[in-house]
Amino acid sequence: MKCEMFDVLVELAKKKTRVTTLDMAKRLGSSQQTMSRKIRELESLDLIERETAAKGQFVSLTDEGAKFIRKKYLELREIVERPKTESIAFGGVLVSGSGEGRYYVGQDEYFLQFHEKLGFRPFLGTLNVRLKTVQDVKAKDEMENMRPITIRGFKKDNRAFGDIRSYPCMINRKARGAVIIPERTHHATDIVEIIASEDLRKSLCLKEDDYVHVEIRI
Amino acid sequence: MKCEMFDVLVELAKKKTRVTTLDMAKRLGSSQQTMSRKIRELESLDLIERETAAKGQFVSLTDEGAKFIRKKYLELREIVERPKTESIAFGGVLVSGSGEGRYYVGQDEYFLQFHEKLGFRPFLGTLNVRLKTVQDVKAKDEMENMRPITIRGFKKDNRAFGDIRSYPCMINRKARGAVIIPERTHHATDIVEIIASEDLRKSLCLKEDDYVHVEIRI
DNA sequence: ATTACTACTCACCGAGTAA
DNA sequence: TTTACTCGGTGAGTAGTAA
Repeated sequence: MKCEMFDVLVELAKKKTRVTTLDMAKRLGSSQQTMSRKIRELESLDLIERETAAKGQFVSLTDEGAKFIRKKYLELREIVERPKTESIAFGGVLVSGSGEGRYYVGQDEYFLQFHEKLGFRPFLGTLNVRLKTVQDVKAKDEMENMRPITIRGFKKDNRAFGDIRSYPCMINRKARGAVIIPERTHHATDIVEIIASEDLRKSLCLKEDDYVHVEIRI
Repeated sequence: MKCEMFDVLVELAKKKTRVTTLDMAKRLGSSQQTMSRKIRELESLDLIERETAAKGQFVSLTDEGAKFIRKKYLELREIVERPKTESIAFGGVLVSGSGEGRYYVGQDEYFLQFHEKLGFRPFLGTLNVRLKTVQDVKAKDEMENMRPITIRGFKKDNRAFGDIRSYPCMINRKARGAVIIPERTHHATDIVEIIASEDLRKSLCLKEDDYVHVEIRI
């Protein structure tokens, strides 16, 4: 990445005050002329104050310049010192699907990818969970901002099957499975579809309207 | 300052993973096309990994990208959390000057500026101190990296008098004065010249070869 | 809706050089 | 030495548009 304005500001802030354009150019891999211009630009932006002398120039940050650097620093701190492990969880009630899920999961092209990429052969049927609260929907949206395991779409019989995004998860803290979200979803945004290697209705003794808890594994 | 490459990387790092080029463009005040190109550039620099989907793209930092941000963060921390007050001090022995100092300080144009900018009317004579150790010379060089109070040069009688840099200081922890360094210095780099409102030789009872301590007020 | 290609303009870079 | 000007070549930004 080439020498950017901000790099120049930072380099000036590092050095106490006295700099030469040539020295700055060498440090930042640029030319003396460009440094001269960039330093003058920073001055016209009121980020630095300067006084040219016979041997170089005296540069100091203005309050605004210091504030600017501090702002960037806090921004980076936010990123670097961000807690690594957060867990995303939401829940809702079991609703009956249209049988569509079973149809899609049953497509060989999808099925094989589920096995390869998720590590299990899905049961031919999906669990449809309707989210009830805004917190739950928010958590689901946050999940969607994460990088999914993408199941590739395909064409067959003159029909297009789109990509499916999948997110490995725990259901009711007991069973492993995955939330799946078709790229061109037919569902309203408050319903999520879940697959697993087993028939979750049976193995977790779930029936219509029962509460289902979903936790995304990060 | 316009949108730079690093800003794009930081913005991508802030967002967890899912972004669109248009959204990024709005955030950073740029165009969708430029964002598209910049994100692809970051990918080709191996700073991010990405996967484009129908609705936007999933972007995540590579190890190298995270390392890059961390490096910048540490750089800024160094600046922002740098201790504010350091003191610069050095010392040497009193040597006799050539009377040159008296001549220069006596020039009205300089004299008036000393009074205005340093706050005292200098005694017509300078104290010449020869630095003995490399530490002392280093401390003096550090002083020269600070922003001086600049006494402007002038032309008179067909002669050019150059700028003089001055640094307010304490002499022997007792008297206030200033180190002065002519822009075109005649001295070797191990000699500093000091002025004060009084005759320091008298008021501090100094004689040839006596040790003189100089502390710069920051 | 999205990404990203092409074409075009404009601004930036830096060699040469003045002060 | 140093800063900073001019100016020609080039790289960056973006409108239009395809996919």
